[in-house]
Amino acid sequence: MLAPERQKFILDELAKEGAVTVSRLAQSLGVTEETIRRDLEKLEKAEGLRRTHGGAVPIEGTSYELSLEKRKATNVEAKKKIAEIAASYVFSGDTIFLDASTTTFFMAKELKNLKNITVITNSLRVLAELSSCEHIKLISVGGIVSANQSFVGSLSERSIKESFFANKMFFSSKGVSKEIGILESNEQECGIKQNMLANSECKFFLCDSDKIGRVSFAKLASLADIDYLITDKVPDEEFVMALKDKNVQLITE
Amino acid sequence: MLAPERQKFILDELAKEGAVTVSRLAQSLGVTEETIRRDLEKLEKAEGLRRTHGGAVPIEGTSYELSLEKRKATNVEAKKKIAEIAASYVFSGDTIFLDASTTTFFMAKELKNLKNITVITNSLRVLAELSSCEHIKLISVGGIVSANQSFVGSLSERSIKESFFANKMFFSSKGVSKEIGILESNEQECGIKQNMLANSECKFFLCDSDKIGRVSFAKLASLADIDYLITDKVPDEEFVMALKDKNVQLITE
DNA sequence: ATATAATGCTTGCTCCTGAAAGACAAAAGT
DNA sequence: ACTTTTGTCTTTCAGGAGCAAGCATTATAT
Repeated sequence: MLAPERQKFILDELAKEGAVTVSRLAQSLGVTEETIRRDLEKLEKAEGLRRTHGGAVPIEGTSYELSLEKRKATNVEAKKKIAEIAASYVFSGDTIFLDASTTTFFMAKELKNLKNITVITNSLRVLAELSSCEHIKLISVGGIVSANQSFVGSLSERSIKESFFANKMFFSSKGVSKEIGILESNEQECGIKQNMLANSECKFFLCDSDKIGRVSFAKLASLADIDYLITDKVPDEEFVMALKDKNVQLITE
Repeated sequence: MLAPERQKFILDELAKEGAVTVSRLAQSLGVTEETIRRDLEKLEKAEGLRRTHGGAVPIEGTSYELSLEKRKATNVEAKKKIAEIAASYVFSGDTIFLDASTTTFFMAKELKNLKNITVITNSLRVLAELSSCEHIKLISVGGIVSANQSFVGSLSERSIKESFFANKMFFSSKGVSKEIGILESNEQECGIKQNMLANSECKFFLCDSDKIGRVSFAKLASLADIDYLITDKVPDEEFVMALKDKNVQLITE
């Protein structure tokens, strides 16, 4: 592999992941860490990135793609952790819904090595992530592509309602409160998720701790509608009680 | 093999793979590395590529996306030219179908700067390419994701048939013959394209010269069904006559 | 047949990569 | 707060792969 190829790969990885480590790059590219460091050195000089201990991060304020990612990328570590936990609840033979959220995108990465599963999604990013996996049956709802990189609109909703059923659903939202339930700020996404909920047996709500207690304007579902809530740390006691009361199982590990 | 042939091969390979090495080229072309280096030198002067140690990579800004997924595309230069011509037939206000082919993917890149157009496609790669364009209304058919990075299956066909209509359609196929018409090797893609054809007013068939005379097993449409055939160079006279006979307008520039 | 261009070959040189050793920084234990 | 430990970084060097240049050879054209 040629040096510029490698460097391009590094920039790609950086844009995709938000950060890269020397050791991981060395492993994925099959060269020594010294070579990676030299590449990073060059790229830093060319203003392509900023080096850090152990790896590199993007230059501040670069590609809009990144800023878009970054905007959504609050609480990334928590989301990755939740995604990992959620993925461990997917087994061979499952048919699952994934909505269009950052957390389910991370989850898709974790699912890549599973075999004999069917994934139905309205997320362009999940599709792109899983489309190369031969052993995963991947189904997309159609519809209008939103700014959110997802398919929305009446066609999407209708196709879910009429054509797709899953035994598990994994989704996220803007917020959740113990009084109101699960809240969303985007009506279109809300419609999609409601249709998915209606057609799935077992519902997993992926909710990083920042979102607990946060209220948004549209109600997506009530707590009683879901079966599991996966989050990154144990919420306050009142919230835990509310979950127990609504028969929602809390998963934090 | 003549020098210009070799150089065309090199550019093709470059576009296909994202990078080329001197040693591999020398082997595939059956010449020494010196000859390859001289070719690369010329091509670099002509701004066709950038040389590096051990090989060459594309000029910055071109086909960056290709390095991500290796494709088996052939005749890349011709396809890009055809894509460019095709894009010049799209105007503000149009609603167009794009199928899932390499040529329409290149075409999508050319469409990025247009405003007020609606694109309906079953190609994941076209979607990914255009999803960041705020000023393009982008619609996806749903369905099963095929190995071809496209949506296929009955759901796709039904959603096209029932929900989508366009004033122009741009598509490609595996081959075309003056006796039989337009041929496809993939039944699923074939079904999608036929449904798109049925729901569009003006049909543009994008056909690089390699495909003329090539026969495949499934008939997609007859020549009389299309309105325009866009290709990279004027075909042989018999084929041109056949087009004229079927009232198909030939576009080569 | 001769001139011109293209290709192949050889030589010395350059650049890239990987390995090793020491410097440095961050994290953890005392 | 200090030291230890661990991991990362820089520097240096050597081997090897790739390269430019000049010349010999072959192909092509006039």
